[in-house]
Amino acid sequence: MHEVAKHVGVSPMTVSRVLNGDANVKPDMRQRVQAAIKELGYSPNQAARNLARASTVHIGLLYSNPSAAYLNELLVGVLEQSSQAGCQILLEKCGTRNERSVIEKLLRDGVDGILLPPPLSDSRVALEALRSARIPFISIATGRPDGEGLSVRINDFEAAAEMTRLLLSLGHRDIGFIVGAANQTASAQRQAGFVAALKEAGIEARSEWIKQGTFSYRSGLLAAEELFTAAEHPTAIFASNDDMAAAAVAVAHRRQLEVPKDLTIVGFDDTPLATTIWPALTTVRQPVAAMARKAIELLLEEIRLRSTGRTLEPLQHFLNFSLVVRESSAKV
Amino acid sequence: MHEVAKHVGVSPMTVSRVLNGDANVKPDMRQRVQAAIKELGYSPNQAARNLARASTVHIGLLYSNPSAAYLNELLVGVLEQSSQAGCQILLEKCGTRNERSVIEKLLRDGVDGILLPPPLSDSRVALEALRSARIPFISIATGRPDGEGLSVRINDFEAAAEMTRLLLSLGHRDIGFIVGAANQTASAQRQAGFVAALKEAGIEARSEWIKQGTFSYRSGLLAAEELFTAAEHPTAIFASNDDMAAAAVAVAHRRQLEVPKDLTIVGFDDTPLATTIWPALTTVRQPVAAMARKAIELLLEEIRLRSTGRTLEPLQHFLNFSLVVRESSAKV
DNA sequence: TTGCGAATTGATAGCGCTAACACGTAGAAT
DNA sequence: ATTCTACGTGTTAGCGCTATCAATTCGCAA
Repeated sequence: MHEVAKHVGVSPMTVSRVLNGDANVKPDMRQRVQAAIKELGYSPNQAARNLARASTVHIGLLYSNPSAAYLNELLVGVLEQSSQAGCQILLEKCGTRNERSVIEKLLRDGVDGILLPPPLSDSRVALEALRSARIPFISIATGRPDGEGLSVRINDFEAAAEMTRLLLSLGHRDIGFIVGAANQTASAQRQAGFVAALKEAGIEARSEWIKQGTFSYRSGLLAAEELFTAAEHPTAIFASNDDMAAAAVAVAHRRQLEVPKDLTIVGFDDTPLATTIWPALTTVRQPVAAMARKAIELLLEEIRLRSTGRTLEPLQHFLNFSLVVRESSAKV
Repeated sequence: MHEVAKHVGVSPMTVSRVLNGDANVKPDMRQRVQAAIKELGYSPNQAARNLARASTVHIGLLYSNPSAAYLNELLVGVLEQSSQAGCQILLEKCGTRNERSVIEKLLRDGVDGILLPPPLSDSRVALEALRSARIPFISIATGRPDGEGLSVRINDFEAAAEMTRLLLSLGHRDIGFIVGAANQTASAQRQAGFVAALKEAGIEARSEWIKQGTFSYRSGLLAAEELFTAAEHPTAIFASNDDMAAAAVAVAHRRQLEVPKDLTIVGFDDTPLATTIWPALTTVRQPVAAMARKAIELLLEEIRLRSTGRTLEPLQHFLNFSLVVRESSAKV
């Protein structure tokens, strides 16, 4: 840092101010310092920053289900960003009954903010506990039901619509849909996107081809079976996540239907499962690692702001999804 | 720290020495300091330690395949231990062709040691690159083919034998086995354990019921199909990992065989997949998070030691596995 | 022109810990 | 008895950064 300061001909303090985005630095000074930083390839020492600030920011990551297919990629993102930002992560596993007590433990451990991946980000109990504790937190991969607070996610509605359009473009007109868990906001949004895209194409969604699931493999098995029980069955099935799509593939196989020759099946999330099974699933990819990084970034900002008495505006940060076409989809 | 020092009536330096396991501290002094540490609930400030040491230890984690089913839990363990030990983790993804260049990148980035989960820990190229770079590293979940160096793992031989004994105790005598990837040491060990346990029970393994796989779902599909092509087929299938076991379940279903009523199928690893599919797999649980923690611990020790010119003895650290009985296994 | 508050920059003092060396003190070697 | 050595402990001086306040400059109204 001193090198940079000397190079520009100012005191280290000024460099520090530039690094921390302090308001009172002349614009051209800031420019010069930043140029020098880049030129010398300087990067600040997190250990020293934390020490000087006399406190390290601790962020709690509350993860719950083993089916949190996100977890893997989420952790990659968290690990990268946290080591870069120099904050500490406290991992805490949480069941469906003990949200409150786990959150309290995290608070006792002195975390400064909390990361809330699904399905916790849809848990009223968790949300209420966090709100009443007045601790900064951010939802990942879902909006808050109340539309308040901070969240980082993709546009589930638009993603489902996009996937539906892909199915339509392959010539499918009879499309079955397996809905996600009823209590998660993403489920409703994906369903709405599906229905909207059909309508766009002048097709009315058939309610007997829309089956409720819970995001679990088991529920996918049941839903897919139902889809085949009726006299007519669809030529394509769009499941709201990969687990249920994989289950649909299993059901199809058991009924001697080839995927994708006889039946197209697509999923959502692009979890490892999508490429594990055969045929590999066409699915919607969520940039989970990037979401995690962004979430930490925003959370850190909020934590800093709170310590000065202010607070961040409610904010939904959207990242881009993408369609991943693999072997489970084909033309009619 | 000063509090602790005052409490014992010594200088902070002595406390520091106790914390760092310095050799030259009188045993009773060490005891007293440790008692005080516990009593006051003191825990050292990592930021300050790193700053004072004038360098943070950086550990590279080289992960490769998306089928590295371990990754998830591995990351949990890594995250916990690294934040506790105050070292930084550099994640680096690596294909099957570019091990060398990725390792070189890590070295350029100045990592002090490398964590090598499977299947990289069996890659001759990677091993050779690391050895010639003379950088400390540790294999996770596999021993080194050459038996040298550091590794943390379970006893694959014994685990496979245990699982086989379970199958035998359920009355199965005709057991098929799907071998893992030929180039991974764990594959051979699991197979050997299987064969040994059979022999123990006075049963000779039938070579036509031992099929080669590659740990991939796809290979499991093929292997299981072959197992059913023969005139006679086994009443139980032991796959060398969960992906292949899941594939075997799929094949069984396609042939209208109920699992576990008509056929018992068991896996290995206890990855998320084991509980995702239905029926949930009976499998061998590896304590991957604990392995990761232990690996970091050992690696850190080695890094410290190296800086003083010495080096750790070759060491294979074994952790305990356990059998997880779920729905995919039943009596004959 | 003078004065005064706001904006901008600099100087100083640690944050909590550990290297490196300094200083005893007891036992071994002479 | 004297020197030497190793051991056990204390002292000093930062590690790289930021909080805090002091110093300087600037803009602008009186």
